[in-house]
Amino acid sequence: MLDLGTIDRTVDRPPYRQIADILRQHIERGRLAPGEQLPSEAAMIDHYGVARMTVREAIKELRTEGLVVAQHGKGVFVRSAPPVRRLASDRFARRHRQDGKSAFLAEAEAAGHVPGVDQIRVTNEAASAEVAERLGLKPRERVIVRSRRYLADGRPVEVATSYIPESIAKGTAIAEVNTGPGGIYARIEEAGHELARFTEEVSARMPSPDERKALEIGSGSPVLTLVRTAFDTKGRAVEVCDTVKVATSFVLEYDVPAK
Amino acid sequence: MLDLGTIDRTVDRPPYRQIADILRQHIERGRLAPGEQLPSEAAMIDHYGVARMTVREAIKELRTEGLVVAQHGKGVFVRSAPPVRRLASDRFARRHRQDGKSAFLAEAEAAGHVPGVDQIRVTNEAASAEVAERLGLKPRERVIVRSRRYLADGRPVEVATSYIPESIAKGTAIAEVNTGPGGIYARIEEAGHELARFTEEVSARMPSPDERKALEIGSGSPVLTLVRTAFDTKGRAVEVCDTVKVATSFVLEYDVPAK
DNA sequence: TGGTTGAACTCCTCTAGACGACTAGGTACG
DNA sequence: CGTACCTAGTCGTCTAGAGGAGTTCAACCA
Repeated sequence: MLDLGTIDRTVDRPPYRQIADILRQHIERGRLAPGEQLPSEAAMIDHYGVARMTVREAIKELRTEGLVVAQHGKGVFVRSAPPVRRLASDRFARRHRQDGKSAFLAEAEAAGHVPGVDQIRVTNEAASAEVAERLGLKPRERVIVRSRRYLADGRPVEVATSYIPESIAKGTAIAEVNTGPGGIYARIEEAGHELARFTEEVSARMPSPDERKALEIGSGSPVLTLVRTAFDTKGRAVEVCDTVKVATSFVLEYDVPAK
Repeated sequence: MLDLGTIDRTVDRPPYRQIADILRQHIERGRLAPGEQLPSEAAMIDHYGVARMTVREAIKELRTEGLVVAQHGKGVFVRSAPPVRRLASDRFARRHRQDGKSAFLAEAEAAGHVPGVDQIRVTNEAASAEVAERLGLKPRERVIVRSRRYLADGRPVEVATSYIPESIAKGTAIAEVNTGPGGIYARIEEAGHELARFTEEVSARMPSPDERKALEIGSGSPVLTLVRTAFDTKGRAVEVCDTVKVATSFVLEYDVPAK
């Protein structure tokens, strides 16, 4: 049985924080394992002799830290760590495309996950100021916008939106829902734009409500944002891809020369 | 005057969420500017005709989203976006060291910030399993551990801990609090280890209570974690640096060849 | 002038209780 | 046997109120 300890009313730290501290320790030290259920609110009310809201404040703290998730009608459970996936910086290298797989598919399969893609939407829009800037286009020039959601083992792990200049996509399968073997990078190269390099801009923040829904995460989980720009051998930007990933599911690896 | 709207008791969405939605919109559309004060709890209680806890739930929601910060005795304010700093992947290139500045100092000054370092602690410890693994050491071999906190314009922005094999640091200023011009990388190269490349592993998560305190952020702000390993021209790992950054203050830039 | 006090305002924490909604398991009925 | 219902247990939301503590500023006093 779990040792819930006691709270000390004389000390400076408020009771709800003390309770959160106790539970947090149990989780961090593994005495409350991932997936395991926390004591119910009622049990903690009895044990600590506090009001309902006090216990709920403690649980809320752990929820915003992303340590636990509450399930209405069932209980509060220690978050089960999703599989962490390491993304190497060469994941877009041409050799990974040669057997006809897109980067995500190849990488996820190699890591032993069942990959999936859904919610694919393809539109033709006027470029926003930021996208035009990154692609070196005139404002309002038209771009193909491809957005989709990626799944690993059936769980959503990232949503991504790509922007490709219409001038490059014209006459290719890029504007189709199904882009064919090797994905859009294969099509871009077939269109005569040999890929030379990418730049990636990485940041992190809390998700918007829309992103929370798409990624099926609670408000305590941050997201990694990654904006990748692909350049061809002539130095022209041929694609911008804006990706939002569930932060706890990824480690991004980069190799940097010291020069 | 701000239009606080009204809540609709007949609709499915609970009042505290409706209030949060209204405030969130005001913030996102700029009608509540960064640094501006939200209506007080009492004002919102009157306006919406709800109980205290309902208003507080709404504010709590915005706090965990990192949109606002509460100041005891003063009010709740829209979070003023901290200056975002872009870190280029070549920030450790040798040329940035040649005028005797460490990477952080040079980069922050170039970006127009007043850099600072404090809480420097230097110890000599047995390597943990993970550090030994990364440095290619035998378990329990000794390493110099350097931890410090970096400030920009007086505000803490990152904490970092470096691990250098004692065999490399011996006889250098690396084990001193003041490492001299160019920082530890200059000392490592002087010791005969010319730096060839780095690997960086980037991830994001919510901060621990300790990190929250050191970085002076609330529980709604995620952190970026960056583990950098430096290799010399012989392929030997000469340093591991574990960095925790305030996520909203940074954009990391990487350049990736397509190969 | 300069320091202190006090009031008014802010958010922080806690109490005690109510009703609602979701889940799971047992039971009674068809 | 299978379905429908009931019930106990869970978390979700709201109310109404209390005392505490940090901040600000004006009024007061020495």
